Amino acid sequence: MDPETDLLHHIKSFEAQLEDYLPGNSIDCIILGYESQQLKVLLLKWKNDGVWTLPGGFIKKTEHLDDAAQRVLRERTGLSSVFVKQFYTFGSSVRNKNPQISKPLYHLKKMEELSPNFLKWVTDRFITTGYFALVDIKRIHPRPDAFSEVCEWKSLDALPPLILDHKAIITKALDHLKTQLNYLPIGISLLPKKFTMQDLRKLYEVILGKPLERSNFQRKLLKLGILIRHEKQMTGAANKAPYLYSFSEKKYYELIKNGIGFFS
Amino acid sequence: MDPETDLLHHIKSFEAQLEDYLPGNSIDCIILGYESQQLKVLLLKWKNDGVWTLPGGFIKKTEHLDDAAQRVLRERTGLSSVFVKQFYTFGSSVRNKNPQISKPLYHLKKMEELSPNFLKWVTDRFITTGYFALVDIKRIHPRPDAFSEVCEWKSLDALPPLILDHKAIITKALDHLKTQLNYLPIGISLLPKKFTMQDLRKLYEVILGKPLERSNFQRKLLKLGILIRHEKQMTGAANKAPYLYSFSEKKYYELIKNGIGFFS
DNA sequence: TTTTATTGTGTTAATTTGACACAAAAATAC
DNA sequence: GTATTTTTGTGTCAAATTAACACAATAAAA
Repeated sequence: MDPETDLLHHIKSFEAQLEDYLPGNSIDCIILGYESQQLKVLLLKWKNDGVWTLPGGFIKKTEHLDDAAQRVLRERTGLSSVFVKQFYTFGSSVRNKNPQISKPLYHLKKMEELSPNFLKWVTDRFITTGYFALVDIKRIHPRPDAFSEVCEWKSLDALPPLILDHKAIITKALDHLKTQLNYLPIGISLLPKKFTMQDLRKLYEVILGKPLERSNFQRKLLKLGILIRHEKQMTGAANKAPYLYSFSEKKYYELIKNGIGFFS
Repeated sequence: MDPETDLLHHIKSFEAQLEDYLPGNSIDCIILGYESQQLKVLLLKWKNDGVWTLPGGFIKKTEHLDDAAQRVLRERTGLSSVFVKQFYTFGSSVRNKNPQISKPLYHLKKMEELSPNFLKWVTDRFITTGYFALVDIKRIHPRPDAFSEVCEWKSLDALPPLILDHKAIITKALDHLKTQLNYLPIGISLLPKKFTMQDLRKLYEVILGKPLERSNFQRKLLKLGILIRHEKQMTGAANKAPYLYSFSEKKYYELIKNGIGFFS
């Protein structure tokens, strides 16, 4: 099926199901990953218009808000056992009045032709609840949805233009990440199973936005008793090879339950 | 006007305005105060039925979620300049199926008679966003709303039966209070203008649920540089009189912006 | 005047933090 | 093979913080 037909099909199909969804409410997912010493967020690019959005969705009338978020996450990443957490609900009455969606976007024009009903439903005021997820980029295979042509990781340092208040939503998610640092499974969610002490330190440096003293970091982390030391990793570089580590899941989750009380 | 007529009047009047409100969304306020070494929450008791609820309300179509919370807060407490913060959105699809509201409550029976339309609107699934407020009990004069006969402070240690999931909402608010302790204006919001060091310490002991060493607490707090020392308070008790303190507002808010990094 | 309870400040050992030192190790250059 | 480069793992140590207890000062009652 060509993309155009596919889109039209989806508009029609969603319109038929409109009765099954709660009007005026949505969820948006801030799916965060870490790669090349950068935090990245998974974004969708809308067909034809080239504007970017957060992966989001509507809520079925019989569905828990959390389940809607899990559904969207599964649809975009294929993963069902990842860390997800609600962080804020965006309740401005003019969220939908942002110029960037008032532009005659392709989707909306198509909707207007095919289903004014659906258009109204979609462009009305929405209260959206933000969920953020922490995932290991290596484990997932991003998939665009019916309205998008691309689904890919974007560095937080260089975000493309986003519709509505999605930029602000991402900012709020990052605030939450920083203030909740000691209570979130940062390392275990964002890093691969095995990693070096440098990997772990760099990750925290990126999140905190400041350098951390190498030797003290190492000692502190080891003292927490959540790391398991494995074989050395021969990097191929002209220097001493670092050990690989993994987390002891049980001890890790016990620790963050009460807050690591460590990073600040 | 007698209470019955008043209630009927309000049902009718609200029905007429139904169009102005967002269906399916509400806000609930957890208004916390501190008195007699206890944390207390402001609750409403419904007319005739005696069930208790959190003060909450609906959202006008042109109103920001935050403004709806401020409105409810002002209506119940008369205060408009208090600390309020959104903390969580409760999105279960069966929140409204709790047995305690399925009982043929007086309000609902009246609504059924007067306005089946309104009844459906009210008993449908609702997504509610919780806000919590921290107030000085001495400064406020609780006012019941049209559906309630009582509005009063209840100790968190002895909550009456609450409708729906309101008990769970309070629990979640307290979780938030504990984990965000270092970022919230606890002392300045909950205590009167002037207080003793013991008052302040007891407050934190109640919230943390554990004793804090007296002399170390005093030294630490003074070292933060947010307290202003005033005259002594002659308590009338047979012992040395404690100093009274107040907060330097400017320094206080500067400090909690980055987290006191103190209480754990 | 003595007693009692609580306050403000002192003291000290234990622990944590931050900054830097240095030998060991893996690969490269010669 | 030997010297060189770079990063790692651990060592050291002064400064700061924390936790626990000591004690004189003081307001009111006995």
